[in-house]
Amino acid sequence: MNDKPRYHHGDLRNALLKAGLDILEQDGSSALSLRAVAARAGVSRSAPAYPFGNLRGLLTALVTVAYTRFAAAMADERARAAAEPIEQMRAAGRGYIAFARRNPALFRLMFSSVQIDGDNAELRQASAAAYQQLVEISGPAADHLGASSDAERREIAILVWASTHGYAHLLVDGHMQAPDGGEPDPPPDIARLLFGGAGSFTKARGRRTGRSRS
Amino acid sequence: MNDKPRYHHGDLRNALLKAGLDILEQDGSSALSLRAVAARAGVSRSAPAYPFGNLRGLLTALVTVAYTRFAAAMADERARAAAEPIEQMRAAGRGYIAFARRNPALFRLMFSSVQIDGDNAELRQASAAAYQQLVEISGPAADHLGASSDAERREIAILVWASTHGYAHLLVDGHMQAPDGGEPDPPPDIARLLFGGAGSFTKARGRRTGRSRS
DNA sequence: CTACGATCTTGTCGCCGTCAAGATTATTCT
DNA sequence: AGAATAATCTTGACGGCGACAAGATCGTAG
Repeated sequence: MNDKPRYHHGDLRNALLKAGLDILEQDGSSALSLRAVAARAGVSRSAPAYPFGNLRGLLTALVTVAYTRFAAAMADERARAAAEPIEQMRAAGRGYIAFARRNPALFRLMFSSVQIDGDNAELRQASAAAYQQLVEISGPAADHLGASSDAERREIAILVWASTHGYAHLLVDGHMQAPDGGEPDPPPDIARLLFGGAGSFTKARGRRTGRSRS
Repeated sequence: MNDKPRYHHGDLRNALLKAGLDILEQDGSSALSLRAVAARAGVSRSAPAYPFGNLRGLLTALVTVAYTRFAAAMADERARAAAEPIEQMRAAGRGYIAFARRNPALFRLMFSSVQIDGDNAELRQASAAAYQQLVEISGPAADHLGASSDAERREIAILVWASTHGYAHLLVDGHMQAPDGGEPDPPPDIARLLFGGAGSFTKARGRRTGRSRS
């Protein structure tokens, strides 16, 4: 830790990214500015322009970091879950939502498309790596749920992705909170709803009663 | 149309709201500012402070307008659909997504929670009116899909809401586009996936092959 | 017709992003 | 080694922004 303020910082880019993530976490996105990031990193006010070009570049880089953490959150949950496709899908969903809850400002920034350069190469790579997990998981899970064509697999994948994303978004924006401020509703268990299992409404519809067994 | 610029505008609030909606539609949210709205309405730069207080107040009022249009979009589709619960649910989903596609900037603003005053009374009323439609629809639809308890009804309602919202969000943010820029994937048909029907994968799982047949 | 309150404007301030120019340090070339 | 050159960061300056205070104009009640 050589904190001596020298003219040449040496690791300016990482220092600014860390400052940005700290500001997002502590003070929220409204406090995130090039100047604030620079001040927090202890450099001059327009130092961020050098590695990032402009605000858009900084935000894009922050989102790139976010996607790798996002992928790690899903991978963590998956590693702690059973190997069956359904359990892997549930675990990825838990990771998805856990990341959003732990990093609400960062999560929102990831999907604030206007401010981000979606064509950035590193961002595309990071986000592709994250969504690759969903692709890997949803295929076998869809098969387990009875899909029998690529179109069906794709439709189920979109359902899983959209509902998880939508739930996380609504949760982070406070739309999932009961008016009395209690615990929010849990995310819907798509596997159980689609497949049927103990406690689901399968019986009422005369389906087979195979258990999905969380 | 009396366009005479007088000192007292007379309908400043509505003029500013209209200007704000126009700017959002034509130039996007990055061009939306108190000063830009004022200029577009032909009034002095800090005139918006009078009816709205501050930027937050203006955005909250815009989102309130958006919610009433949002509710109207869902009601429109519902009015043109059959009365059965499943078709009503599908129609509301179409309206939800159609509104998002037609008003992407406004849709994003509706869910940019940081900038909006969620406690505002008029906003709460407008958003409650919109979501009331989802509540009305999802209960009977869930029953049709076989739900047999309030918990199941609630879970299905959340699934429908979250997946529709997530799909609309991903669509608006460009995450639903194929890399080749073709048509995006259509939203998943939850009713068919949950219930089974012609063209679904019911048979592959040995379910009964009854069509949902709205 | 006058006094008062409602409605809008102007003046000012600090923060912001961005660009241009300069200062400082590292690296390469001879 | 020493000089030229490139890389890296700072300082200066500008216009746009939101916010606040003070002022100007207008409707209206008495």
